Amino acid sequence: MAQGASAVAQKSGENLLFLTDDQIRKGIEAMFFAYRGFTADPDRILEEQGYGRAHHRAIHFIHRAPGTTVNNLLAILGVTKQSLNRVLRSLIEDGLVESRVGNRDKRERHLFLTETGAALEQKLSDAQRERMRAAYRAAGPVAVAGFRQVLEAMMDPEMQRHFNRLTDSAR
Amino acid sequence: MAQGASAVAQKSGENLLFLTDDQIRKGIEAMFFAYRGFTADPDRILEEQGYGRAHHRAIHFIHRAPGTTVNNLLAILGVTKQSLNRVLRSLIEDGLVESRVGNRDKRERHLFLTETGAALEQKLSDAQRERMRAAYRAAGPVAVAGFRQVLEAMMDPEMQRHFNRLTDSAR
DNA sequence: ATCTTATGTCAGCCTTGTTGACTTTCCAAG
DNA sequence: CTTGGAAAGTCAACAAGGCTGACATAAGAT
Repeated sequence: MAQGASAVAQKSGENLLFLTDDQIRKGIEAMFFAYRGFTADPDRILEEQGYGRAHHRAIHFIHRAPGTTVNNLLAILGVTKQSLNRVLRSLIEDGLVESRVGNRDKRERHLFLTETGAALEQKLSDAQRERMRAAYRAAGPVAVAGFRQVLEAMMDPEMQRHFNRLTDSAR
Repeated sequence: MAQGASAVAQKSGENLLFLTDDQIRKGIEAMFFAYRGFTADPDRILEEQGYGRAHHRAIHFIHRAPGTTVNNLLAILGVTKQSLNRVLRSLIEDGLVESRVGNRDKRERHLFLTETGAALEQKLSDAQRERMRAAYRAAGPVAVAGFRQVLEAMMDPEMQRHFNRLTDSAR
């Protein structure tokens, strides 16, 4: 099983050396190390404010989809409502997020960032984007296109749906 | 600050549209969703065995660098010795990892996977590689090269050092 | 002999995930 | 109009896996 990729590479006329276990292992380790860098800068800012990564995620997606319901956010974040609720409660208490009762369906709560919340979102995403932009610039447009392709192919189908729904609604 | 990329794109003659805030945000969200997929399959296996992601990381890097010391593992994983120790202790108790006192320096402990440990490592990395290989195959070799380039550029320099040290010592 | 390093361990704390049980609100189907 | 069920919130309890601080031990280095 572990040597499956090598067998494939042998059988094919194409150059499938990029599918060897070794190449794939490098990709796995790259993901591990890169994700640490990916979260490092926001993490530092969050710590100053007494928040964690969970708060960042909530803030990010509320910013991206203002007025989203709690249920929708749950589906995107993939956590339990109890986990999300704890985070949302503190954000609402601290005046970073506003929760408005739905018009059509008054059971639903629609979530929005307040000015303060938007300011923190800005600060966090500025930090994260700066590293990302440096990486993009260093790697170049072709590499970036490949980067995105591989990441999309790596997602669970349901997450891919959420991803596309978000990017389709880009301004 | 947030509009910096747009300004850059305007100023330059090159096509720097891939550096816009919008493109970078998509990359950020792709990282988030992809990382979930990246860990999903091993997580399922680990749960069956009563382990977590921390155990997977330890097992992975002990497999990759057999005989590594605790200190080296700490540097790679970027956690405290107390955190790592808790994980290592359970792996040693369960007979997945062996800790041998160093020859040259008897303060050091060199870590190795037992047969049982290697078997779990195999199972975990098979699962993770399968998804990765599917993503690689779907995206193609050029995309994969770009994927790796961007990830490397995203790492903290120290992590990049660890990453390269590992991949240089590939068999 | 003393300093430093590598490791291990105890205690305690925090964040963030989980389950389970229960309530409130309120839309919608009967 | 009643009732079933969905959406949301809350409480309690727990676990994993981070963290700090303090301390012990062994052993290399000075």
